[in-house]
Amino acid sequence: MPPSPTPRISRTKRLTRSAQVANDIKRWIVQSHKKVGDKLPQEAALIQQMGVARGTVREALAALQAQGLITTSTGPNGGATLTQPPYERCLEAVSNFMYFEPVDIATLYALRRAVEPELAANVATRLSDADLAELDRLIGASHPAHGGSGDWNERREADLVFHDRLADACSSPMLALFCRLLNDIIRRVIVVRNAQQGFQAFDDDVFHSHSALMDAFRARDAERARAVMREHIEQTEALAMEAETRVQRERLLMDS
Amino acid sequence: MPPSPTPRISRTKRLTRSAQVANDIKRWIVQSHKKVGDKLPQEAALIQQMGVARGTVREALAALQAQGLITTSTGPNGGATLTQPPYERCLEAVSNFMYFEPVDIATLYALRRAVEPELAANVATRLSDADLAELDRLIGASHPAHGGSGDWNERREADLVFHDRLADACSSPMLALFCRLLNDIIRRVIVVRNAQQGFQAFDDDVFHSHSALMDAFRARDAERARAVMREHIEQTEALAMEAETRVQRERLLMDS
DNA sequence: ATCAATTTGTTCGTATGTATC
DNA sequence: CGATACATACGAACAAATTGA
Repeated sequence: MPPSPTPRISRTKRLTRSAQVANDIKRWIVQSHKKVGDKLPQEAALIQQMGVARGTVREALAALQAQGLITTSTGPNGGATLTQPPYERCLEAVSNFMYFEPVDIATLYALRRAVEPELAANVATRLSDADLAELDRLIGASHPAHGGSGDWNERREADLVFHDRLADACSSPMLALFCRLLNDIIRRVIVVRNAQQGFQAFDDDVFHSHSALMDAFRARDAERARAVMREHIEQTEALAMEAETRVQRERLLMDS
Repeated sequence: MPPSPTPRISRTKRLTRSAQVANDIKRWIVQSHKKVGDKLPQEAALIQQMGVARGTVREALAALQAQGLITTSTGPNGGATLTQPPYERCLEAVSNFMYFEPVDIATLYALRRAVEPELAANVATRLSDADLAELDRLIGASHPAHGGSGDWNERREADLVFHDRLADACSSPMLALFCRLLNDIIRRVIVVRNAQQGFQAFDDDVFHSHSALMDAFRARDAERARAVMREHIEQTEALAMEAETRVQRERLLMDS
């Protein structure tokens, strides 16, 4: 019998007990100023403190785990530990959201054209020597004449990883998040046909643009990096629109 | 006894049984080309098909429900129904992701400066007369001399809702998603002090810029709308940086 | 390195509430 | 009203994983 300990009216929406427990735990996290790595009370303690059954507590913890806020471990001194929610949770949420929505290539690239120059300007003064070396390696891997794979899709992947690495170096988590989301949506959704025949223009453009970007990065010139990136995305956009592309929505829901 | 119907080795990463069931259901959704409104098999059928316990199936369905992919209803012919995942799931995921990350106002506005002009250009040729009327109403509500509230926070909210309405009219779900996410993060995170004293410059700027936007919208001039919006965000950004603002991260975790 | 204690993970059973037809 | 079928909550037992003596 759920005795409803707080006789709230709650005529609009009834919150389940596990959801209440989950919110209480969240509130406890905020008010206790808990940080990543701190441990939550164990199941037994939560059962006592909240006065609910074990299944209810576990359901609440499962909700927090599904949001990526905690991980749990077994054994003595085990239990739930606060963690930084992984990027994959955001990607999953956005992928689910977009699955039933129409996706078109033009606006995806329009968005890239808006945010990627900002990313280039952000990282221009922040890239370490190791970062620059890794980017150089990826540039090579994206062109067949400079050590890249013979498979067009693998070269395309190296191109996208180049942009992912820039996002990794970004000082703004939100800007990095948007750029990575765009990269992954493009990765999952866009399929380019006729990849083999006569598409070396794509390889050449990527190689040339990325190399120009590296020059701006090494000069620590944020504004030049921004301009080069804008031009790069515009060219890529034009080539993508010109090629026979199609949207493959199915992959959005998978790989969770 | 877990009979493990598919004797997969899975040495790399052990997935919980409920997660496997959730993925199997997702795969079934994709392969069956299910659309919003279609019904999933009932619990009893899933228990039989998957060969797992009731609790496991319920946990898997709870995961899909947490992702907003299904809603469940009771009664005869009840069960799980496919739904369009709500925007709130994306906001929740991004909010959780950002909670432990540093948030600064400058880069949030830099992002707005990148995407909002794109939004303005997108909707310029799409706004209906009803949309334009609603936007006019919100412009009035955002200025104390044109019917707006005396409370500074309420006027600020009208300003943000104006931008939300533009996102609602956007033809690109991804662009709309980014703009709404930015609006909500700004809504939750940024607190402006000294709101009462001498900040009519903010009201005036918003009123003037939004009005200029409406002119461009009525003229169906996408490029002018883009330019006006860019200038608007830049001015707002400058005013926000000038004011005594601070970041209140706590609200990111709450209101789930 | 083995073994025992601890803690979470999984499954089952049961009862009751609740919405739908 | 009443039958159906899901929703929620509790309790118990056992399995699995981890830690530490």
